[in-house]
Amino acid sequence: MTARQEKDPDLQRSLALLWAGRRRGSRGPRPKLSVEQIAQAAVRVADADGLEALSMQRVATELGFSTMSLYNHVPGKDLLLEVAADVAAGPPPDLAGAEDFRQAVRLWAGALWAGLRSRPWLLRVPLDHAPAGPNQLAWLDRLLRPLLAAGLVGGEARSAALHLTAVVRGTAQISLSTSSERKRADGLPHAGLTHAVTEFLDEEEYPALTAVHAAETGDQQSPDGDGLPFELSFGVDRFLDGIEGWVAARTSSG
Amino acid sequence: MTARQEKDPDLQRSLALLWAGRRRGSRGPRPKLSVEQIAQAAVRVADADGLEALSMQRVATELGFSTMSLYNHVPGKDLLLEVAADVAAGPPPDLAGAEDFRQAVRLWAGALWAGLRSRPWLLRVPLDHAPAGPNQLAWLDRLLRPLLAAGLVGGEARSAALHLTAVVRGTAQISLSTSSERKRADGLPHAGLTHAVTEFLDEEEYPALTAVHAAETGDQQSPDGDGLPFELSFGVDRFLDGIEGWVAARTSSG
DNA sequence: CGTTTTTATGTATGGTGTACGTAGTTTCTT
DNA sequence: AAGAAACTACGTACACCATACATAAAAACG
Repeated sequence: MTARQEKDPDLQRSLALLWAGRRRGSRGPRPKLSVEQIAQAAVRVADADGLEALSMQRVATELGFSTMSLYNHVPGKDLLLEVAADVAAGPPPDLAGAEDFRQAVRLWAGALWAGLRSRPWLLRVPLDHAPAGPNQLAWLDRLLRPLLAAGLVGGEARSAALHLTAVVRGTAQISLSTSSERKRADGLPHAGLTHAVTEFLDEEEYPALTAVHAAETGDQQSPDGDGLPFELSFGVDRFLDGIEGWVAARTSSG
Repeated sequence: MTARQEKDPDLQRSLALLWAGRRRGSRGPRPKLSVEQIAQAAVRVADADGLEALSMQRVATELGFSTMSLYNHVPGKDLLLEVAADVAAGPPPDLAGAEDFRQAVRLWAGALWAGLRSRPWLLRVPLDHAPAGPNQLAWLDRLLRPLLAAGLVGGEARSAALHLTAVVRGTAQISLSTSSERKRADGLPHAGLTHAVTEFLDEEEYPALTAVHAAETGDQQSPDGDGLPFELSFGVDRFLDGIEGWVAARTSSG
């Protein structure tokens, strides 16, 4: 991975090509590979052996082609990763059946959580700009709908959506471990914070930490059946409380 | 970077060594290198040229030693990265002067935001377990204090701390771009969500997105002077609203 | 038909992390 | 004092990585 050139127009055009699907000039031989095939193969590799196993060579052999042929369809590994991540994200959940905006948001968060749980390598994909793929944007759109419906205005809804995305991803990032967890008993969510270094905890230097550590992780599931673990559910619920209060205050005062 | 061995006890012991500082058996020649020197050199490299420039060879030449000599003090690049990240995190801010828990949390978030802004490569360090370094734990401890003081119990405080950490990091991750931003005009916060692909936005498929996109990013700073940008400040404030309501409800009812 | 464009392949370059062997240095044991 | 043992730094070597570039074949156009 050499230094990225990636002036912004460059990347923009590349992404555009990957959206529209790169119309071909119909002169040369018919391509036997496509961006979609390559991206799907990349997803297969990452699903099977993790992000660190995802190399150009590996994807190429997965498809039975030479390594360099990939570069006829994809400008480089970085872009391939973005496309693969978007493909792996898949379509967002349908929240039309939700009763209120709270449940819609919770369902959305639960779906994202489940997705990240089943594909932890998505958390390792380095993201260096706002979501740009069709699926990522669809997820964002589905989240914005209930937020707008709840009464948030544009900037607030955008901020809230960013907030929620960050919370789910961040919580998943340290709750679901991606590399070592697979080797251990698999599944169980790794006790939130700080189990390994407990013995070093100097009570004088980390009083709050030691106090909190005493409280055992209850491993409670959320009361509603949307699959949110407690660590995530509590924060999301408090946040939604705050959103509700905010719009209530505005609608009552003016 | 080959596959990681890292059974959990392994990593635990490695981390332990790096905490305690690896007592030497006093048999061989006195070492001229130390973990601290190496970590600081790594931080220097990352500060200067970004995470992708941080290689063992680069760190070694930075120190005027051979590449392989590093491995006498550090078991591998992954651990070096963790140590470097902890060193780069530095000590947490002192929140003793804050008036209430809200201001304390805001100050904390602002300090973290500023730190990530000045060292964006920290956002690229792959984190695969809970914070474990002394500085990281200190940051966590400082955040837990006001949360506990506000009236949260152990599990809630832990969840809230995780929530806030995730929010700041996640928001920074897509607001501060790390690789391409340095080349562009530098500084200005990249318009939150989705500027590049606006032309592809099909109104039928992304109605909420297009609606939100119309609302221009006001680029407002937060009202309080703690350096939080609006996108982050709004969410944090709503979250704190929710926390306040939560403890208020508990103290009044039980 | 030849020209032109596009695809797939092969080769080559400069980078990566790190396993391993060697030499030299210091301290502990005898 | 002499030897053994432990430890550090170094050099070499290997496997792998992304990708620049040249080559050859294939399809469509003039």
